[in-house]
Amino acid sequence: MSKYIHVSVAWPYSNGDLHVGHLAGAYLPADIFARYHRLKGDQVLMVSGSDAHGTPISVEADKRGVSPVEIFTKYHERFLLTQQKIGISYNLFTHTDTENHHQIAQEIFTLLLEHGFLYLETQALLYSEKERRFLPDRYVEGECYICHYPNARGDQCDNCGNLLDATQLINPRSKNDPTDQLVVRESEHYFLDLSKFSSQLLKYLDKHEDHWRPNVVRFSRNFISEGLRGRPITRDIDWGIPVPLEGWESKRLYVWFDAVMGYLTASIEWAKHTGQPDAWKNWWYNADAEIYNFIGKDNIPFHTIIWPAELLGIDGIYNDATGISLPYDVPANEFMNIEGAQFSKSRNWAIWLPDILDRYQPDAIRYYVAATFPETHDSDFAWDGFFNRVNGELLAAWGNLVNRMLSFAYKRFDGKVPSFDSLTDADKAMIARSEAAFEEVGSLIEKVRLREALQTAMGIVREANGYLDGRKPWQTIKDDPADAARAVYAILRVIDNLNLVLSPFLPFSAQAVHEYLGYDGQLFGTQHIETYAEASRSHNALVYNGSAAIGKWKKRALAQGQALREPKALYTKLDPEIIEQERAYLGAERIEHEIFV
RNA sequence: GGCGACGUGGCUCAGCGGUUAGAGCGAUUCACUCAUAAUGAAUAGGCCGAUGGUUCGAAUCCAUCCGUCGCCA
Repeated sequence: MSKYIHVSVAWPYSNGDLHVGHLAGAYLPADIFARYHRLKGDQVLMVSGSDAHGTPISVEADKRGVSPVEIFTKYHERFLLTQQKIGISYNLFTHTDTENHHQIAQEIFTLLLEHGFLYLETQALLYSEKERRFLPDRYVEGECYICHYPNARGDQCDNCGNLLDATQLINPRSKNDPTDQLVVRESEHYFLDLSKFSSQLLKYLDKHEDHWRPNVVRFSRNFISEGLRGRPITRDIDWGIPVPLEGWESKRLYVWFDAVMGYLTASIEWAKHTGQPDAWKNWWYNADAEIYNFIGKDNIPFHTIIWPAELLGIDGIYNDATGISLPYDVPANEFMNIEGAQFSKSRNWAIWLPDILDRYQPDAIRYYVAATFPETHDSDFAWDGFFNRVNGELLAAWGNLVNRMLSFAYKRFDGKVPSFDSLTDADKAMIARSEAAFEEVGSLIEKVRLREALQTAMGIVREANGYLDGRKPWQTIKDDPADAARAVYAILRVIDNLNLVLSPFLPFSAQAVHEYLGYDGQLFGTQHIETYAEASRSHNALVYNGSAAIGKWKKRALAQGQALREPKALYTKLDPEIIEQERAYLGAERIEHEIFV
């Protein structure tokens, strides 16, 4: 029975490259989950995109003296290439500066307004007479009104750690121009009236608390119980989506308000591109569909409170009947630290994906990150850990099992899967063990316990190595070749099954093993970058074409006599020196290199 | 200050009320040579942060404290 599974991933701010934190927090778990469900035969729609708006992008643009468009376009293009290289298999990875996204975001705004979920309020904000505009907090510094530290930031004081209200700063000044005197001015803004959704949201949490991660439920409950306050959804800035009202030309939608809508707008965009404009409703207006939002823990309230509230407020949009889908699960991950310290862009304490993809195989990175997923608490990316897990587990246990048996079969059995008379009971039991992995690992993946799923699969890999050692086909081939044939067949069949079980985690090497075993075709679909034209502009997107994919989440009966292909080592062995080399990059100045696929 | 998380063998972690506390790595010994010196078997190694409490029984629940950290005020 095939299910409709929507996999959506937090939208990255397009103001810098992707790093392992992105991968560990959301993108890789989402990809593993999506690939599994595709193999299972479910209808998967996996979407995300670059967040084009927001102050982080304006700030970065100002820092470099270029326009926000330039910044976000540059990194958007790099996101596409990076994610293609590491195999994050979005059906559509787009961005928020498309006509499609703008139009739907504005319609959502209008609908919420019509439904009475927005209200107006006057805010006091800092205004620059020189620049003739309101300045976001991040552009402001001044004397802290708590500890009197002279260089406090607009949102927080670095000296005493307190969060600040920028309008209360003593002698506030602009970061762009310290001589610029700032004044407090009033400005009118729309607010989303979250309190109107409190009881519906509590019911929503009740309904899902059994299968959500406990910290997600607890955090969301606390958030509501502290009282839901209205949140401003417009700002006095010029980079963003225009407010669709007369007289509001100088204001834009607040980025947090429009970014989460991307899950819906990208689904609609995908449907248009694939020539089935209503297909998005299979996920969004289908009570049996399941929507999974893969995010980092910092994003929890946006996905369990604010986005569900927006959806409740627009229920029925573009549809005759109501019943729009709210997220079925929000499997938020914690943070992945780097060598014991928290990620920091400004200190370059980060591991950048484009950089490490130049040096390591995508599956090696995927393996280590998946084995270290911060699913239950913060975890740590440590280079000695990377070295140990890649050389000692991925390569030594799995890569070597594949390599030792495939080369033995290739050399000693005439390049074919051995034929045999019958299997021993122990052979059958080992094969059954590998077949049981589909159920065992599959149910863990469905519960989004991916680290445990990978560990379980690797446990069976070790069993297979042990079994092989006991069977000793390299000895029996001398005096009892029929028994060697049985053993080799049994192990090859185990490898075939385990390869499929590991394939959502290791899609690149899984394809190689699939081919070495003599199969044709692609286990998964292909990814490519597509250009889409709209009336006034065009954009590039990463898309997935699964039409030729033949992989199934199902035990396989490897055919006797099937012609093998000459196997090559799956994984590159790492030199211990990489540990110190990689550590030296941390905290040092970084140069961005062009990305080649 | 409030909320939350974490503290288990050298390292990374699992276990979260019930028989002698587990795994992987690392260490030691042995076996094997098909394999990128890759694998397998065995052994050693822990008073489960501290102190109280609940219980027939606690690493597991509660309280306090110490240490590490995150979020919010």
